[in-house]
Amino acid sequence: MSSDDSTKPKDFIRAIVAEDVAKKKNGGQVATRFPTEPNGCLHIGHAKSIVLNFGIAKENEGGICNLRFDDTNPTTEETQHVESIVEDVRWLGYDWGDRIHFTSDYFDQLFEFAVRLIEKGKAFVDDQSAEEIRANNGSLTQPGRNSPSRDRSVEENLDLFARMKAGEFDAGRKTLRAKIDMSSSVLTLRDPIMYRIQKSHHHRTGEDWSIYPMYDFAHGQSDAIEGITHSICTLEFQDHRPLYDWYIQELGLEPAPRQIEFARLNLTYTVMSKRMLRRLVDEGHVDGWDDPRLPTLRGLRRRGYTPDSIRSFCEGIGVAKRDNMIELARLEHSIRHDLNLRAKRVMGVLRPLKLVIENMPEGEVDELDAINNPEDDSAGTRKVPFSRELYIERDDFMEDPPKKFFRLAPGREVRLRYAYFVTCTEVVKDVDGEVVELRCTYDPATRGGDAPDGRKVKGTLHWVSVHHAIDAEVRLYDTLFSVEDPTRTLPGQDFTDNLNPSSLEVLRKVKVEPSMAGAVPGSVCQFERQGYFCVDPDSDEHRLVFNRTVTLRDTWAKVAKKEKR
RNA sequence: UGGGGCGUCGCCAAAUGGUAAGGCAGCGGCCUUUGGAGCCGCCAUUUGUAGGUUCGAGUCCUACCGCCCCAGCCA
Repeated sequence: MSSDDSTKPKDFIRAIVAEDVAKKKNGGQVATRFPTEPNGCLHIGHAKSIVLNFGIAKENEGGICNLRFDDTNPTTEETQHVESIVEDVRWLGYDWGDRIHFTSDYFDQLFEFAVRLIEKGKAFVDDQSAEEIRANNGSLTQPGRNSPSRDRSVEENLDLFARMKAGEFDAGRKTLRAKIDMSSSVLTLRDPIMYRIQKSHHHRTGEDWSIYPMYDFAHGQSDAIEGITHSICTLEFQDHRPLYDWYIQELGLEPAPRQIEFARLNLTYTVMSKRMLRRLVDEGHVDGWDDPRLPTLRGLRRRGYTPDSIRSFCEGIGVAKRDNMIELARLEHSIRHDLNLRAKRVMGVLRPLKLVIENMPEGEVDELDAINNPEDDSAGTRKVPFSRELYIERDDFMEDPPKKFFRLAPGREVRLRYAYFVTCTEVVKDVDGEVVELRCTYDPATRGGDAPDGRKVKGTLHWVSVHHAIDAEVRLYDTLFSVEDPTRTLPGQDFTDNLNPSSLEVLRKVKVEPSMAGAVPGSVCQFERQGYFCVDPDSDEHRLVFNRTVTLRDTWAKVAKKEKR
């Protein structure tokens, strides 16, 4: 039964960690962190990183994972984002104990680190303007030029840096730069800026500082301060690793944390950059950060995705260094798999078509037993009222059906789920020829759905009793974009040109079975034969609103599509 | 173009010189009171290309091709 599979690292990062632990590096300890800038909303790409970092900590004895906010740029960061991020990571199912940290907690120490580098002659205050710095930075193929300020004395640098801190200079007038190599082919090493002057309000330190460290100068040192052993980030930071290591080494920080990079998540039919997500929200293409069409954690939650499904998705896609684009189908698979096991089955008719059973007396109500979840006996059964007038799905009737259509048609007999066999005897149309009602007869001997004479029926339909049904609104979602990679655009266009104009369809005349009365926001169910749905927070005691999380797999749709061709 | 990375099935992804896992998707079939779920089977003679080393190469060497990232006082 047991095997060694569980001890086998699943990806290259876990392999590195396992190797370090085996070598007793860092005393065999493992400490990771999930870092983020509090300037936006978490999305499923962040979830990949969260699951990775917290997962590695959990898998190693005594391992820890800190939550860290990289709040080094006061102009873009806000407390409200901190709160929303904390909530999202918790919702995903992770706990960091009391280890919630802010880079701003380390501002004093970082300042001291900077002074130390100045004293070593490894940093200098630069008088150049942003334009001059850019102009002297060279290009991909051309080396840069040394700043005229580069050879200032240690004393002068110390004095200037102290005055920068004291707020004596206006924003942009001076920077503190590391003295490395302006001709390096690694652009990050061309005397990188360590501190810039910025006189804006910081969400935690207020007006205490007029200088703020750059990410590169802050991140590795923060890792070292927290005792992080493995600092996992995305591929675009690969070029920063030499600088990360340079600061740690020049400052003699031990044990040295190790930066490891992996490929970020890309998902088809959506975008994952903060910038683009923000535009979608700001320009009103979606209805807020929690719009169910967004790949944000809040959007996915409102859509009905469970933390379990997101975690198993992230664990399933793997971690590697090659660029990837995961098919949406894979995410959908993980939520279907999860909800199949836990969602209560219920009948709801999205586009109602009236069906009258002529041989059933008016006013008679038959209470039938229905199974709540065939995957889970403990979910039990419920009663569903059946009567002379019912609604069935419009799509479940065709006047002139193709060969493989198993549902209702004139003269044809089908089963109404958990109820009776019915046969269509007459089709009622309005003046435009639109089918408005079906007349049927039922076979009382088939109560529950089986014929005592053993006769079989091809199709089983969901239904709802006209006089017992509850009204509901249903929001059907399609992909937000109509192409797999919305960032790939034609000349002169941008990603919003790839938006799917029909990503949202609202159905306002939905009829659901009475057992749904009082359903609470956030609760999930399966409308049989249609998909998984969850109750939207827009619901109240007078209004029931459902979001379709995902459809059921639909082989009929495939057959129908094939026949059309 | 200088530098840093990456190329294994439609999409992910294992394989650490010993004869190409697995998942998703797809395709058949079984079963079915959800055209759901479940079950069974099929799905890379070949790892970007071309050479080379070796008894043996996805793994090592050479050359080429392709894709991604870097020229913020963003992270």
